[in-house]
This record gives sequence, structure tokens and C-alpha cells, in this order.
Amino acid sequence: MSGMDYRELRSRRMAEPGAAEAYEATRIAYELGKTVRAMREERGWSQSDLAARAAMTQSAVARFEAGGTVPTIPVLERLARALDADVEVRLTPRVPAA
Amino acid sequence: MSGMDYRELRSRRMAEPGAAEAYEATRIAYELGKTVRAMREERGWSQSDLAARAAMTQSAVARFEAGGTVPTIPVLERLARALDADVEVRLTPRVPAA
DNA sequence: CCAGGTCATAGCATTGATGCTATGGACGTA
DNA sequence: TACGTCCATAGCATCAATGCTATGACCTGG
Repeated sequence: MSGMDYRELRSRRMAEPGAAEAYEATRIAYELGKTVRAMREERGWSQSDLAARAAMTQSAVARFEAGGTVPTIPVLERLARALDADVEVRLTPRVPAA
Repeated sequence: MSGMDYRELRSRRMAEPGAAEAYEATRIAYELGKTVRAMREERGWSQSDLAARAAMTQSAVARFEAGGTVPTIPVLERLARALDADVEVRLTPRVPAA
């Protein structure tokens, strides 16, 4: 990766108005990016390879893997399909902290 | 609800170009809408109540619950927070069909 | 050094979700 | 009937993710 890490991404978003809500979304984007990169590398694919299979461009894959944006569900679906995976989106009741 | 059900929503999307990819996204939107509605009713809240707590309008809640659009992750986060829940988004390796 | 592959990023157009206001129907109740 | 609440939906403005092209840095092999 470049010089971009989670702390940086977070601080960028936290600077915006209404930021607290976006915090978790940013974290999710970051995690998903890491996951997809791992799955891609596991298969020995370049970003271009994955892009072709997911009907998108290399730049879009790079942006996504870097956590540059909070992905939309349709895009996640396309990537998942290319990686032979499924997308799960769930709302789970929060467990009181002990 | 109105006269809108899953079959209808699906056929609408399936009519568009590049539709096969959006199929799953539509299904996810539908499921999430049902889930949120259930959680909301469980608490005895009106759509307006939930909207206020999630910093959105009643119309946005209605649209979401009806599965009218594929929600974005930030919006899911706001709703989840209001409902004291967590959002989970995951890519899981697909299991071969037996 | 040069060529080719990989990845990050910029800039801009397009698209779709969301924010918002307003309205109408359904339902219950005074 | 009149009023109030709840929900669905229309119409439009705005915003953010995506699509796309192009470019530059980095590395490795020739």
C-alpha cells in the first residue's frame, strides 16, 4: 500500500461535519478493502485481473482496496461474485457491554 | 405495506441492463427493509420516531423499509445506531453447492 | 538503460441514493 | 363529519460513489 493507513482515513472523515456517524462506515470500508485485497492476492490476481472479472477498472479496484470510499452494495456484489464469495449485510442487536 | 412485494421489486430491476448483478443487491435491500421495520415495530415506534432518532425524514424511512433503493452503508449505520444495533458487512467464501 | 507490469492517484462525467417538502389515502376516534 | 396519526409516494436538489482516462512511481527482467 502507500502511506495511507487507518488512522489517516479516520482522521479525514472525523474532520467533516456529522462525522461520528461516518466513523463506523469508514471502518467497514477499510476492513472490506483489506479483505478483498487478501482474497485477490490469494488467487494471484492483479488489480486489473479482478477489475476485468468484476466489470470495473483497475483504478476503481485500487480506490476500493485503499478504503478511499465507502463502497455501495452493488459494487460489493460484483467483487464478491468475481471472487466466488457472497455478501452478507446484517443488523445485529447490540450486546450490552457486560 | 402497499401492493409492493419482492417479486415486483425484482422484476423491476431485472428489466434494467446489467441486471443480474443487481439481483442480489435488491434482495439484500428487501431483507434489510424488513428487518428494520420489524425492529422498529418491536419498539412501538412510528416511522417518524425512527427517522428523528436516525437523523432522517419519515419519507426516507418509508422508502428504505419498502426496499425502494439499495441503501448505503452510512445510512445503515445511522439506522442501526438508532435501533441500538450493529451493522455487519462481510464477504464470505462461497460454499460449493454440495 | 529500457520495456513491461503493477499499483496509486488525479480529474471529470455520470448515476443513483439520500434530503427534503408536500400530498393523498387509510384508519381510528371524538 | 372532522380531526389526527401513520404510512406511501411524488418531485426535485444535493451529494457521494462509481466509471473512465490518463499519468506517475515503483519494481523487475531484459
